[in-house]
Amino acid sequence: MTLKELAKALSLSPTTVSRALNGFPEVSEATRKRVQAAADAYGYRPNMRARSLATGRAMAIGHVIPLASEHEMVNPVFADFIAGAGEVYSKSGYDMLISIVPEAEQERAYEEFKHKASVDGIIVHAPRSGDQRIKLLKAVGIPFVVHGRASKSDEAYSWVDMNNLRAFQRATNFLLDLGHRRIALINGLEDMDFAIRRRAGFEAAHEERGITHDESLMFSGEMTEKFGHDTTAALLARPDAPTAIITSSMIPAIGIRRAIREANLEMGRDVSVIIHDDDLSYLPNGRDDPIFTATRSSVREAGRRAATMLLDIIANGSDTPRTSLMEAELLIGQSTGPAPAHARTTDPV
Amino acid sequence: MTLKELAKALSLSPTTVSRALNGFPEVSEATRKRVQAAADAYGYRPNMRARSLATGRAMAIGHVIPLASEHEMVNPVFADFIAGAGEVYSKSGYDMLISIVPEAEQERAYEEFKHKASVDGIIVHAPRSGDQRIKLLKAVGIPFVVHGRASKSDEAYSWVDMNNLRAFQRATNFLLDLGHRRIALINGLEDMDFAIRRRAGFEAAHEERGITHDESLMFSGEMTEKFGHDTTAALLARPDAPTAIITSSMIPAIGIRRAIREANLEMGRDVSVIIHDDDLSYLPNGRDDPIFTATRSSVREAGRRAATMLLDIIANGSDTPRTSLMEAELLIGQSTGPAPAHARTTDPV
DNA sequence: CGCCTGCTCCAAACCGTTTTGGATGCCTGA
DNA sequence: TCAGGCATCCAAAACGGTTTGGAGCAGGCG
Repeated sequence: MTLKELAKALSLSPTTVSRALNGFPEVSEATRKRVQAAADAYGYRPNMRARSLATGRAMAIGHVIPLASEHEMVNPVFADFIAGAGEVYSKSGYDMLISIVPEAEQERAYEEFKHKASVDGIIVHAPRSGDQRIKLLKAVGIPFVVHGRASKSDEAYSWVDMNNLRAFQRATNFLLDLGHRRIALINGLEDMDFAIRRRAGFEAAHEERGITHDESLMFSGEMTEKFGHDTTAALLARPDAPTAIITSSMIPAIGIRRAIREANLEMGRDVSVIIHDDDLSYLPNGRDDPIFTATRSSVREAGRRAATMLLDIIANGSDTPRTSLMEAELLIGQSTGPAPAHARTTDPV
Repeated sequence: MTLKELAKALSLSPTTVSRALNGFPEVSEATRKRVQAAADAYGYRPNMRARSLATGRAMAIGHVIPLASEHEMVNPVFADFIAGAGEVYSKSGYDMLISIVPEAEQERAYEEFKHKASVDGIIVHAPRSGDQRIKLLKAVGIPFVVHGRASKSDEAYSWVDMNNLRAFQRATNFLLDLGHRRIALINGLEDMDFAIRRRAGFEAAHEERGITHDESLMFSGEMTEKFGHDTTAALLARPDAPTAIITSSMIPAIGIRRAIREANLEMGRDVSVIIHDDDLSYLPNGRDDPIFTATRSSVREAGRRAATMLLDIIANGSDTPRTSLMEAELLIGQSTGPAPAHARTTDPV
């Protein structure tokens, strides 16, 4: 059933039917109702491609998610972020177009999106420190919102981000308050912007109190269970083992917990662990009593916000870049406790 | 730069330019080269919406992934499945359209896909036992491939699935061979087709040997870490605790491991654990020496196969439904071992 | 009465491609 | 010489909507 057929069935012109269905004022309320009723009866749905061609709006948002070519790793937070964004899109009648593109072909992907006119806007995932994509997208001239920030970029652009620095600063302070002095950081890959900021927060907390942080306690790698486990196992074998560990996500934390148990130590008593929890739906940290003490910020909520922001930019034009900084909450779980006495005494506070 | 402009710049008709670019024989090799060169120089890319409208093909595949409304759970395997499918699409110039739809609105989503003409085919995720979507999609008349199967459906349709029954049968047999007689099954939600088949495999292995399986050792729930942990903790507290556990995924297995440790038992010695491993990129079980003994089947590979199959159906018409059954490999890790002696002696073999 | 305004509606152009159905000119063979 | 065939190109009609620029008609006002 096309609009023309519907018009013929109603003995009306396509113009009138189109206006009636799209709520323009130039059509009487009586005929509008008649048209609407007929449309419902016939189950008429406008062909999006035709409409897009006529209006110039694609009614779709593109997500290009980078595939780190070496390890073929798909970032586990994408699923939840996209679920959040998807909620918003479907409420506004937008579609979500996803391309999974190897790091090297990203540029081409954005230009194709633009030229093929298949999307009205783009969400940029996983920005690196001096990400060149932002410059590219500005040049291409397509509305976009970045999930995260690109530290070294001097361009102005719209973003939604979690306050990574503040979260890790608070987490570190929490441990310092508990008397811990040797704290390890098991961070994500530090070419990612978020990892850089987290490290900065970790260092800032130390500096605030004039405590020098030990560079040999800071690690960066892909956030797998194995990375958490192996790093922790090595740490605990050292004579100067840390009494606390901060890590970037639930997944390495599981490995950390395993290594602690294997060393016959108890998490929360012998070694404190604090994580950042993206509140992933399939890896819950426990709502009521969290397993891990954690800084929590829902990545799904970030998806909602980024989508809302982008749709708003598309609708109202982007006079000036918008930004949204989400604060993480600190949840006290069972994985942290005061620094063991022996550690405190041997430490020159 | 539109095709018309390009044609004008070349002093050719749009027809000729279109034919030249699309490799039709009615254009001389000389002009074809000239057109191609100009297209490259101007960076011309055809507008997909216009092309779609003219050809009737959307060059896009729809994935509608159900959102279990109650818990807002996003199945963690989607990310990897979609990564696999995405690889195939981008090679063939297809886009991937994703809608995340609450269980209740699935029907509407499919019909919209069809009527809005925004996709050429659909991948159906997470089929339930008597899934009504298959009938619906056949009625709508849109090519589709199911990831998994719908057990009770008598319709014929195309699918890609892992041999869930066989995998769990083998896993169970492996444990039975090791002397285990009380084996627990910590399964996914048993309205999902895959969970039903896994249970069937578990039961079949027992029946083969005339061993009655204890219904009180079989559990079904959402596959979270907590579910694995709590179920195992309760099991191990029983006087007739099982000596082995089979579970559906890496995530509950992590909880199982935690509960075993908390009971001061050792995994692989006191309690054997065997999992199904979807080979998720962000939750690797270890390539060379797996942590868990596991039946492994890459869900990313399943994504590739489903996408390839669907594109083939779209291109060559679906005379008869295609199917592809993937066998899981059994990898021996550190989480299994012979049944403890005390268990073996008390058990009437 | 004539003119203007406002309310409804419509014919036709347009969006950027593909595709149909020729048109043109050249070459070949009878 | 002329019909027929072939190679090459093009004008115009799709595809299914939206949008522009009126047209027709009624009522209000001077």
